[in-house]
Amino acid sequence: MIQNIVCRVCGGRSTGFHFDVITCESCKSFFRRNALTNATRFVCYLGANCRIDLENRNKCKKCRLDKCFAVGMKTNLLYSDEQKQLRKSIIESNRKLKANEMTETNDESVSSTPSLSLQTVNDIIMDEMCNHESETSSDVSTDNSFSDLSINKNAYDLDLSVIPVTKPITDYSNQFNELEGNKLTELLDALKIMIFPTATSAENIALNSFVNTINVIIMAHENEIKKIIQMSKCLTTFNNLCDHDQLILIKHGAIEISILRMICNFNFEDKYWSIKTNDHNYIIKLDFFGSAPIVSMGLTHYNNHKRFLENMGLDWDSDTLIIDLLTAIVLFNPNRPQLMHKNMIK
Amino acid sequence: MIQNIVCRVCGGRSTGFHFDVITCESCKSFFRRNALTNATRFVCYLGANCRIDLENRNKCKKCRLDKCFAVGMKTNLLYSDEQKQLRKSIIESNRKLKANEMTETNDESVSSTPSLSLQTVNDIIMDEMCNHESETSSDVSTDNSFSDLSINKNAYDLDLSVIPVTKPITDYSNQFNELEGNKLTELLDALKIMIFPTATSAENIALNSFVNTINVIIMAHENEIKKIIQMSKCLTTFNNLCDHDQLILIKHGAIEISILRMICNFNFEDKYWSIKTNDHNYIIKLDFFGSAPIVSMGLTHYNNHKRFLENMGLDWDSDTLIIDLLTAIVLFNPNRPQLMHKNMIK
DNA sequence: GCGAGTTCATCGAGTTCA
DNA sequence: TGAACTCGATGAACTCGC
Ligand SMILES: [Zn+2]
Ligand SMILES: [Zn+2]
Ligand SMILES: [Zn+2]
Ligand SMILES: [Zn+2]
Repeated sequence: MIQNIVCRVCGGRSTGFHFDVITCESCKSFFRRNALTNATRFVCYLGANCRIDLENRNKCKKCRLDKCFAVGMKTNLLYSDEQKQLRKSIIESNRKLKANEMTETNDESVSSTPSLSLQTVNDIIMDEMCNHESETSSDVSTDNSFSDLSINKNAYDLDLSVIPVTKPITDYSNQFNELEGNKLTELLDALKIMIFPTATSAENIALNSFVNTINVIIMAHENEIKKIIQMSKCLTTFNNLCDHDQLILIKHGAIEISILRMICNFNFEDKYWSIKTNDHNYIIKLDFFGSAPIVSMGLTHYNNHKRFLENMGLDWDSDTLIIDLLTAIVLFNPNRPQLMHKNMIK
Repeated sequence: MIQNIVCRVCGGRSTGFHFDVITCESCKSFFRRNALTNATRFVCYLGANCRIDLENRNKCKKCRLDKCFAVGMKTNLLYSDEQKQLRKSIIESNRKLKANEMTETNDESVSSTPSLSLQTVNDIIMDEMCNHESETSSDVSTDNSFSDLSINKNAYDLDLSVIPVTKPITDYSNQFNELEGNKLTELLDALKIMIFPTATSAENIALNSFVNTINVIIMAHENEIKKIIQMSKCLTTFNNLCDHDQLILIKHGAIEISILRMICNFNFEDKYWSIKTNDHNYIIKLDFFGSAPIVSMGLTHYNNHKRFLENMGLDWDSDTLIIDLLTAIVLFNPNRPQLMHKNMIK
């Protein structure tokens, strides 16, 4: 019908429904700009009865706006300031994410373990959160001394107990039997996926807004978790687990590993992480986590993690092997709750 | 066509439509100046039939104005005095807005407290962060037992010490001398700016993604901080401070106050904040801050703040006066670092 | 794809000043 | 007087989450 083509306000060419009425672009913009702020301010100097058509729609704002309402345009479909603001920051977040997804693109995807394909990593994080909330059952907090000591403290403990063992075997060749050796080789190959890009000539970006900083951090962890999933799938030992156990291990381990491995990007001298993407190095200072907005989010692990970093700084002469082994140990933590088959690795 | 390039009045070079007719700049100005005021005053001494062209358009005003009307120029497109006035004030207020929100370039021109114009609140937050980083000088952490006990714990301490004093004066009228009474009235008036919208019929939104939740929190604090700045500027006590001290107080106090006042939106039964905007209630559970992604950001204040909330839940029978007074106390904290004139308030 | 918002070149009012 | 401005309003052509 002609009604579907013509603006119900001015008779111009319509471009679909706008605020619940078929209108043209200009009447849409006009309504968005004036419906809330100027509804009462316009005055008609011609008897409040002006005909509104393509030619004279701009002659009398009062009558144009009146006609907008008369044909049924609705102000409740306008975004509030808060909604605009929120939408803006969501778009901002997505921008950051996409900018960094360019690296991926590999892997034929599809196939196996649909439970681990995990659509967006966002959802993993959310899952993890929800899981954490339901602390009624015997789970993370109680099982694993998580509630007070935190992931980071936990990693710290692991670190101390493990280093004496791993240090002597830097020439990992024949101290294990053949099966173990193969698995170790496989592990180290798989972990190559996770190698951080080395220092590039990319420009350093000092993050200058709180929101941006948070987004970069989230983005970095999300990307890291994707890589962890990818890496895990390369391990036969991991693939041999049932789907359920794989999911459990990933869900509980991914974020911890991600945090752990961030140490590779930590500059111990000047105390900052350098998050490398294709074309930028984002600088995130350790102090960021001591700033007021973060304080407002509560939580008790800043100091523990700081201490962990300091200790690691001493022991860890950039030997990625240690980190790689810690990664595996965290991943295959047999104490994860709800694990069906508790099989030990290595 | 030539008609689109040539002034319909004098044949000069046109610059588009003016008062509904394609004319040159000079005929436009001529019409604006004379159409209303001099329409009847001009007289032609040459038969009222002068040819109007580029050369002789100034020879006879009467005939020029007549031609203007003849080609269709319309006086109703001239602004009335009222419209001019309106336009002026709109431009004026836009100027003020821009001066207040413009990026950097602070100071110069404008006038009063340019340092508090504070472009975007985002930057304030970042400033706050940066300031917090430079912990080398005697500042927040050491000055105020912030580093371990946190802002929130601090507020908690304040709370305990203050309530006994403030409780008895709920009828704040004549326990102070007049000056103090005036200041208190002024304070409470200013704080009205900060009243949270009361429960509306707006729909409740349960946030379903981590990023969205963070964004809502940031948005809420940003808006709150804007209001705090606005509120502070209404206080003569605050305005009497030098610009530098005003800035310091705001920088250190704004976020703390924002966090503090969030308690007004806290549901103590079900343990969630309800962030109200014009048309939505965003629900943020206390547990959110105990979730893994937040854990990954470190920091040691979740439990303290939780405890603070629990204690306040007991004492605070929704008496906003207490919160209001705490707001002032936090704002005028004399222990802020780098404060030039340490003057006590109240 | 739809329908929110966003962007930006352009228009046409008034304003300034030599 | 008129050339050269300022600036809000407009609307075609976008972006982007859902
Ligand atoms: Zn229309
Ligand atoms: Zn009208
Ligand atoms: Zn002319
Ligand atoms: Zn004449």
